[in-house]
Amino acid sequence: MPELPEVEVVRRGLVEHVVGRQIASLSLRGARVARRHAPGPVHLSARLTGTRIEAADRRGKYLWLVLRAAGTHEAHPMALVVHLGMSGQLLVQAPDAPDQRHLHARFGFADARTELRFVDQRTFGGMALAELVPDPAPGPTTHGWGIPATLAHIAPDPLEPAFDRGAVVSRLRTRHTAVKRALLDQGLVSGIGNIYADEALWRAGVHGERETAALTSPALGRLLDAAREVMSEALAQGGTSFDALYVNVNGASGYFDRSLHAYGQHGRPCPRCGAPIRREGFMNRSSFSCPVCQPRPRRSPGRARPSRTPAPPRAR
DNA sequence: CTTTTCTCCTGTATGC
DNA sequence: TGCATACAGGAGAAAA
Repeated sequence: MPELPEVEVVRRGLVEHVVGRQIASLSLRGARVARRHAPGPVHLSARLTGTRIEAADRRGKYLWLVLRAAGTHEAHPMALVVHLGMSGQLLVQAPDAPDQRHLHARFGFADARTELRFVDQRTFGGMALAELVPDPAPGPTTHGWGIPATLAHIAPDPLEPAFDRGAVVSRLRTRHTAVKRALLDQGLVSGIGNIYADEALWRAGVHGERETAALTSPALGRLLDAAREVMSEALAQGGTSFDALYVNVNGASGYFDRSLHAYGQHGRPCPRCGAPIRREGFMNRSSFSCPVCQPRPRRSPGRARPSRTPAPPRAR
């Protein structure tokens, strides 16, 4: 379940193994992996063939390769946007390595050394071409090549300079929804998935069903800080992994799972107070929290929220 | 406009 | 053993 730290590990692997190389071929197995590429898989393969990989960049859980027609400096670069979904892997492999069971795409290179493969069991991942446009986020950016136009709705993540903590807190204050929903909204702050949302909420001592607008600005700021810290620490340890589904670009699993305090720890003692971690259903998935450190709100936001003044019947 | 629900997919685990 | 069911869950579309 790759979230920001895991995707960043993959990006670094791409920088090491494929940036600077020229794509000689792209073969796609089936149409699903390129379903977000409107012109279709044949077009995608044709456009990538002969391009040089100039860079590998990331915002939140989205990765992209900056590509340019080889041997030219005039042609404006384009981006191949890749999302790993739940189970996507990018593997650097020997060209004669046997096909993986869920192999969807294979990049061959002009140097014919190794190849890059996209393997994805649950097929929520995919790739598509996009134009690069200037980063719309104000302030400093590390995205020197620009941002794929199709990612304009994705907010900066907490680990990039363009992340504006105060602005995110202000937007959160206007939201009438559960705070965990807001953390998972990639248009507010990107990179956070179910795992790091639970870890950040545990660290901040906040129950995910608390209403976002009912939390104070300092509390929301602390929650964002907790999210940034937990993802930063995970990245330092190589990303989180629970099973063999998540593998970094070299094929080695991440190993942050031993450091989780709440997610997946149902029944185990809270590392802070010793109370057994509880598991609750929320948004059709599981949430893990400490019943003592993270007390439930009296009422959950959402449909149970007391309605504002009902619209009076319109006189006529 | 905001917020919530549905849908896509397949391997693994569990229950009867 | 076989079959049904639940679960994992990111994100965009659709609905409310």
